[in-house]
Amino acid sequence: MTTIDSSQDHAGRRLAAADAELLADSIRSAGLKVTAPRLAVLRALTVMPHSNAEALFGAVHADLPGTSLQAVYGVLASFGTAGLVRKIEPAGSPALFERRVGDNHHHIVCTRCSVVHDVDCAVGHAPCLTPADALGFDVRAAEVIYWGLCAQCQLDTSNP
Amino acid sequence: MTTIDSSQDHAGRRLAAADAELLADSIRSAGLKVTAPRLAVLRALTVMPHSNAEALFGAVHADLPGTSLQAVYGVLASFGTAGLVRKIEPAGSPALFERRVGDNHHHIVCTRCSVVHDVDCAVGHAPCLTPADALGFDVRAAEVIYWGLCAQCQLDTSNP
DNA sequence: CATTTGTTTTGAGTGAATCAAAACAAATGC
DNA sequence: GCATTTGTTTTGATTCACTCAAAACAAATG
Repeated sequence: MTTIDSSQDHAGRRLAAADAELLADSIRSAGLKVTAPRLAVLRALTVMPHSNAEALFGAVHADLPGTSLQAVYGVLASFGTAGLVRKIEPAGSPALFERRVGDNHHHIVCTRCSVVHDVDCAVGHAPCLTPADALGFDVRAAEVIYWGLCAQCQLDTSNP
Repeated sequence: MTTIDSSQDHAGRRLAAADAELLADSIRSAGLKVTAPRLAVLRALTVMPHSNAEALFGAVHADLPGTSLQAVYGVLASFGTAGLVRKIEPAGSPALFERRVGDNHHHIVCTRCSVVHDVDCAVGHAPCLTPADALGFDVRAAEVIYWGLCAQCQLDTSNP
C-alpha cells in the first residue's frame, strides 16, 4: 500500500516525483535495490545533512511509519559501503551522516550547540594528506575536525 | 597495606621510587590528591600511551588488584579536566588516552591493526587551526586524524 | 589525631550500535 | 504476469563503552 512517492498534494506532486526518481537513480547506480526506507533516508539526509541515525529515524518515521530504527541503521550501513553517504564521528557525539562524498572536505563543530558545518580544506588541494612525518604509514585519508563557537553561540555567550 | 611504591625488588627500587615521586608531583601540581590508583594509571599511561580505559585497567589491576574499572574511568576523567592527559576518540574506537598534552600534535591510525602514533602538525606552527572559511565560527582547536596502513601491515598485506 | 574534603568501590543504568533469525519485497528469468 | 532468487527489513536480544549515585574509604589539613 505504501507508495514510493510520498507526496500527497497536487501542487508538489510533479516535483516530488522527479525528486524521487533522482534519489532512486542514485541508489540504483550505487548497485543497491531501491526501497521505500532507502528513499526516505536519502531524502531526509538531503534535507538535513549531519544528522544522526536517531534523527533520521524520526524524519523517516513521519513519512513511513512502519520503518524501524534498525532499518535506518541498515540503510545507512549499506549506503556507507556503497559510497553513497559519508559517516562522521565527532568525539562525544553519535555518528552523523551526509550525502556529500568524494571530495575531502572537513567539519567544524560548535562546542556549545553541536551544530556542524562543512569546511573546505585548509591548504590547497588534498591539503591535509601530508603529515610532517608519516612514520612509514601509507596515508590514505585525513580527517580534520575544527572545534569552536558558532556565530550564534558567540552572541549568546557574550549577552547572557 | 598497599604501598604507593609498587616496586618489590631491590635492583629497581631506587629508580621506581624516584619515578613514583615524579608521577606524584605531576598529579599534585595539577591540584589533585595523590592516590595509588592515580599513580598506577599515570604510570601505565607512560608505558603504554594511546591506551583505552579497559587496557589501562588491565595494567593497573595487575599492580593494584583492588582497583575497579570505574576507578580508572574516574581517574581518567579527573586527569582530563586537570589537563594531565588528553583523550582522543578515533572513529570506531573507544577513547584513547595519552600524557602528551599542551602541544597540538595529531594522530595517525592504522586501519588494519589500529596502532596509533603521534604526528606533528602538517604545516608550520599551529597549522591546522585555519580552515579555508570558518563560517563565522570562533575556532579554538583542530583535530586531525590520518588513516592509513602502518609499515608492518603494508608488509603483511603484500605477503599474505 | 580528628576533621574535612575528595576519591574509590559497588552496583545499577544508559545510549548507541550490532547481531541473528524470520518475514518480506525488489529484481530477474520464465 | 507469475515464480524464483536475492537482498532488505522487522523483531527482539545483546553488546560495548561509558555514566550515575550512594556508601565506604583515604589523603590532606589544622
